[in-house]
Amino acid sequence: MPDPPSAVPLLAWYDRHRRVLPWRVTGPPGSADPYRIWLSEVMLQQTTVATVGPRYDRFLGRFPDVAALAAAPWEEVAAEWAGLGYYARARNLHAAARAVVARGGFPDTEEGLRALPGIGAYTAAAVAAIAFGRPTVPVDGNVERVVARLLAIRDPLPGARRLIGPAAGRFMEQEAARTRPGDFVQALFDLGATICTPRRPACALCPWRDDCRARREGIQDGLPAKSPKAARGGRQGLHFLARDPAGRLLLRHRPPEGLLGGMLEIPGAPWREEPWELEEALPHAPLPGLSWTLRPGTAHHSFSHLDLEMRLAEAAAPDSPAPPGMTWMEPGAARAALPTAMRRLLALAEGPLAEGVGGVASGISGARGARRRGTLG
DNA sequence: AATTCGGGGTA
DNA sequence: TACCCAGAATT
Repeated sequence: MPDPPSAVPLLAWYDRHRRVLPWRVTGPPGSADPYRIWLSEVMLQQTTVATVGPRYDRFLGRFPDVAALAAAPWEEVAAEWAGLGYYARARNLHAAARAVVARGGFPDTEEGLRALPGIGAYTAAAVAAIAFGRPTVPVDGNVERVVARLLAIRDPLPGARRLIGPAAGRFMEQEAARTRPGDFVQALFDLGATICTPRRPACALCPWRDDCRARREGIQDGLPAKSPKAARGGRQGLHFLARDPAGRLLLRHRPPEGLLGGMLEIPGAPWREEPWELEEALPHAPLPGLSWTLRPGTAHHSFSHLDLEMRLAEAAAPDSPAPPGMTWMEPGAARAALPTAMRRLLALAEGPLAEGVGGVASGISGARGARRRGTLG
């Protein structure tokens, strides 16, 4: 494996062109607030900078430090995270905050951070480098791409990680990188995000343009190679929205683990491959004896590994206590606390009755749009 | 090593 | 559409 290029031109480029981001503080290595760095890294897991920006500020406003987060009940954390996805991140964030408070502060080493829930190899290295100035290189999607191109690694991901990781770590053998570890790793992120992009990288602007083996060989567009991934399966759901005389909605707590774990949902029949008829789904209704009316149209939502299509039945319910595991909630609070798939289902109830009005782009289809895709038989 | 976890922006 | 995003945990 050849030596990685000099850190000096990358740091010089970073000093001129770095992105201005809410969690990015300027100061000497080790001066950053580890809570803020940690929160940003967790939010940024598989989530774009543009999405995280406003949510990060909102979250910090509500939970300004690790003690405030640790003291908060789970329901408040879940509602604040709603819509961001990968809800295990919120559960682990909450648990880790309590662990940090219990031990009297953040661990300041990679190994110590790695032991906290929700902190894997990447996040431990990122917090160690950015918040504590440790000489370690976190390997995210950006770094994988930059290193694979710099060294012209043709092996497909994810297998190529066994080559990319050690190669990336060798950057910290250089004095220039060790002097500014946090800046150096963020420079790698910025290079991957703005210059060494997945498609059509702007090699002419790259501080490493003369060091890059992929560019020299003209294969930068095809790197890193990736192994083919499995196709997404389809699922069908039928959900039941009950309103009490005060207009409140009956919601159900999902199990703490698994898909949308720990979040609220509109109760319904289990998702399966075949569509549900109202009659056969009735035993899964949250309250017995109600008169359910099926709404026109469907709400659809794609998760990472499955495409979900949901229909909605509605009923007026008498004033009654919520069944175990369920809760009555005002519509506004309900919408705020629900994950996106359920917000789309809820929008089906709030939307117009007329057909063909819902937008496909928003994940809601009227009867016409659904028929066009052949989903209504 | 392969799956299971969300959701949105982009070409 | 398909791909990608400052990945982690489980099997």
